[in-house]
Amino acid sequence: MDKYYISTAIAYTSGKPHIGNTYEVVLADAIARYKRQKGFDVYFQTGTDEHGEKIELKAKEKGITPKEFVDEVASEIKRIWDIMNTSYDKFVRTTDPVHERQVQKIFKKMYDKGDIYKGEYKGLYCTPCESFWTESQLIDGKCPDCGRSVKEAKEEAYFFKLSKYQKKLVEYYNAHPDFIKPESRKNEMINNFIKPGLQDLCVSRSSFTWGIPVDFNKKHVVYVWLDALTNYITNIGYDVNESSDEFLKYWPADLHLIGKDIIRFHTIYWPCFLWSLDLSLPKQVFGHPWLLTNNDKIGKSRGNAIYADDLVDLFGVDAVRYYVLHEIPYANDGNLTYDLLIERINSDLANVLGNLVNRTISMANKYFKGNVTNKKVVTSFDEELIKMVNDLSDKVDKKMDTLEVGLAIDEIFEVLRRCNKYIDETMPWVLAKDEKSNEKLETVLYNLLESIRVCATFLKPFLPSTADEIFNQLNSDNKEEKFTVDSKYKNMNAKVLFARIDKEKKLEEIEKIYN
RNA sequence: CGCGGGAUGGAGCAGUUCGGUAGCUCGUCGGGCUCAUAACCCGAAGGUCGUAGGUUCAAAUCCUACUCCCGCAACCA
Repeated sequence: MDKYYISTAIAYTSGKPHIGNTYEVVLADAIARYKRQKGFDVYFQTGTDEHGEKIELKAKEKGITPKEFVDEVASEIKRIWDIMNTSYDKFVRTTDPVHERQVQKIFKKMYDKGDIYKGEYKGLYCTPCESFWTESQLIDGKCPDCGRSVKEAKEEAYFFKLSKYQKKLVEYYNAHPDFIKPESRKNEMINNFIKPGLQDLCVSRSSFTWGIPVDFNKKHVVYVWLDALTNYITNIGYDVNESSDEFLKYWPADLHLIGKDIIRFHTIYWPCFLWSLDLSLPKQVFGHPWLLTNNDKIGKSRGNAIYADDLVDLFGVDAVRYYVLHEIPYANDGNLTYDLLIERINSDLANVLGNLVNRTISMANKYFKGNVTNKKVVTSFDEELIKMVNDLSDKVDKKMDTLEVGLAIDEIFEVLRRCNKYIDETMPWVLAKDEKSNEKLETVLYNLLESIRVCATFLKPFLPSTADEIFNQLNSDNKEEKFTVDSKYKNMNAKVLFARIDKEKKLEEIEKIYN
């Protein structure tokens, strides 16, 4: 059985994640579930990134220790991941002692190898703020924080020899066209960073203490990105001397799913770190777009933060999953508003899917007391429907192979729409009026039930609980991805899957809650 | 002239590789049907495909210039 290792970026524990941050783990979950269904031995890892100066400061503000602070935020993040019904195999934390120990060993190994060396960090220093700034960060040549003048200063620091791997990186990009997706991100990396020449990376900090100490020089803590990136290997049992069987089995990762803002770290620093450890590179890094609200970046400071758990309370988990998975295109940012969300739920989930399931089972119960088998009376409308159902597998696979999840979902809904049309074409209520067309009617309903069953099978990675509810209503556990001719349907019960939402009323309700 | 992506009916997108009647989903309007969640099915309106030139029998699609939007621009996770 082939393995498939997928990861999300680990979430930075500076605060509660909004729906935009949550989108990533849902996307990863959909892919992981899809791969499992395809028979892969999937390992899906997510978690939290918990070190750094920002967190040290936040904790200080709250008057608690950094560890107390990150414990709280990490559990909140995990809670939200769980609310979203994500099927991660491991939730990792960079404050895990096993990870911390391995990071120290990795740092030491790189140092011994000569890839990390002690040098001097030179920069523009603002003494009152105790901060280094780059030329570009300065405002009118002054400290952007306090507006006072800065001076040249230097301090001891460790550097990683990125420059050593520059040539290898370009060669690797060229030899592996699928390494960075989407394509345009690769160009950004090459033009902005690699072409001008990679400079060695400062991988230690001594201005704050909330981090993993460099074990042979305790004045320094390991740079957060070296700490964070290595989570992908330390948590599956990497060890500089003897890695676990699990590591040997799952590494290299098949897919690092990350936000487009951190592509640089995953496609430049991370490959170089891995090479330094003589490890192979992940097969693909996909920098997904962002989710916006009212076409604006989501952020607490902007006052437009929307949280996944609130949305789930209002609309249910699968509706939220559906929206983010379907509406965020492959390369461009997606937009989320309550208005658009409600429209999607009503038109796709309630009308096309929910109503189809409901009307079909209702007819089966009304005309055949819920017992339907295939009477194989062929009507002229059957062929096209059944062909569509049987083609679905290839179509969904094709879209999923390129991570176009929204389009994969579209393929399924295409078939559901065809089912609704099939009902109008065959007019079961007319067939029901004549005893002679009884077997024809039963065949029509069989075709519908079977088509719905196949669609539910494909929907499962995206809408897990809805798919289960459909199987439950159909009283079937047949997960065959093709139209089967000899199923027996009995004891079905029709319940509303997604209630239509009264948009005006719902918006008023939301208005009341948040204002 | 730092690099790159984009601009298509009210909304969101496809089509641009290899020029040839502008397509999909949603919304709007009209009709049909009644199994169903005012749902479903059919039909219609609505676009000089960012602007201005050029090449061509023919351009959303190729070329040139310009406008606007967005991403990236290294030690900030």
